[in-house]
Amino acid sequence: MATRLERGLLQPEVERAARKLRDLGYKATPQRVAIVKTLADQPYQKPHEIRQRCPQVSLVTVYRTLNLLKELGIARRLSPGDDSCYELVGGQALRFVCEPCGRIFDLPERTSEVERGLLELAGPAVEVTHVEVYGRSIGRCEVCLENSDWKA
Amino acid sequence: MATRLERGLLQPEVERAARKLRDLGYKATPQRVAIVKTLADQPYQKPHEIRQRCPQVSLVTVYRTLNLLKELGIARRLSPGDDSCYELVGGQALRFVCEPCGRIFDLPERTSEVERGLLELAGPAVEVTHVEVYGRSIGRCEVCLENSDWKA
DNA sequence: TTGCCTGCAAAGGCTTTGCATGTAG
DNA sequence: CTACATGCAAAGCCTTTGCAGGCAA
Repeated sequence: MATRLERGLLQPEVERAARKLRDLGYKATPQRVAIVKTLADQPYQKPHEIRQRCPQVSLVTVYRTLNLLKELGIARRLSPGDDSCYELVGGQALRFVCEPCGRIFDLPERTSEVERGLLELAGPAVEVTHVEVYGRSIGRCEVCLENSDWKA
Repeated sequence: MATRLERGLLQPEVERAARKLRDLGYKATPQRVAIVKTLADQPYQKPHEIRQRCPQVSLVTVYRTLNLLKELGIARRLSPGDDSCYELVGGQALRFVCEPCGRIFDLPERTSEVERGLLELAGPAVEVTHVEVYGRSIGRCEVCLENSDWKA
């Protein structure tokens, strides 16, 4: 059970995830809630990073929870670079991955047009959950780090 | 050195990769050529699968070669499911990943329109190498396996 | 109380590294 | 011939699993 202070900080997505857990017969334990909160606070986190932000949760539980959240459709697993990272479903669904540096950039929201086109291509019996555009900045890797104008 | 028979089967992309290796000061060894040929024959292969197709190459060399090809821009690493797999750069650049089953489907080539839109979104200083659309078929996982009409 | 959940320790699997030998250029 | 590449064995990491104790309902 979360403390009163913690409850005050809960974002809607966290409450939604907790409810979904309970509705599906799973317990919304403090560890699970903490992990969801971390993901709600920041996407694209690796298991190790999540564990750092949730010192009270063991790494084993982080892994087990992430797998559970993934199976239940609460979170999804990304593999942009060579590592695995996780984010809550429902967030940004279109992103750019810089291949040289592995960094992830959210692309502008105004993408319904493109997404509609992609959905057409993917076929009628398909529901698009997210899109990853891979590429590289024209310059060196440092360039895309500094030159983050096009990030937002 | 490849035998005459092997040379006869070499696709242009394989020769190109071998030349690129030599131009950059690396040796086009039989092992490396075999791996490139395997990738040219079929994309999205895991290290273990490549090794199976190249019994004369040790798994260690498969890993080292894949890393080299990746660094040189000859191949790229994908991580659609939970596994890593590789393909030659220059092939199909737009694909659909079925999240439930992890299968990869090439999307139709006629995508210049969509890709142009994506490039716009990604920003001017960016070169798009490939795009991955993640989603799920409306039905169960089996459905998307059977119902592969929209694959081509 | 009962069954699910957590944590520790250990196992498992994939990937990388050290070193001696082999070989492409 | 020489430097780079390969293969074996072993180490390293990340991730999963077995089991005993703990906690929510």
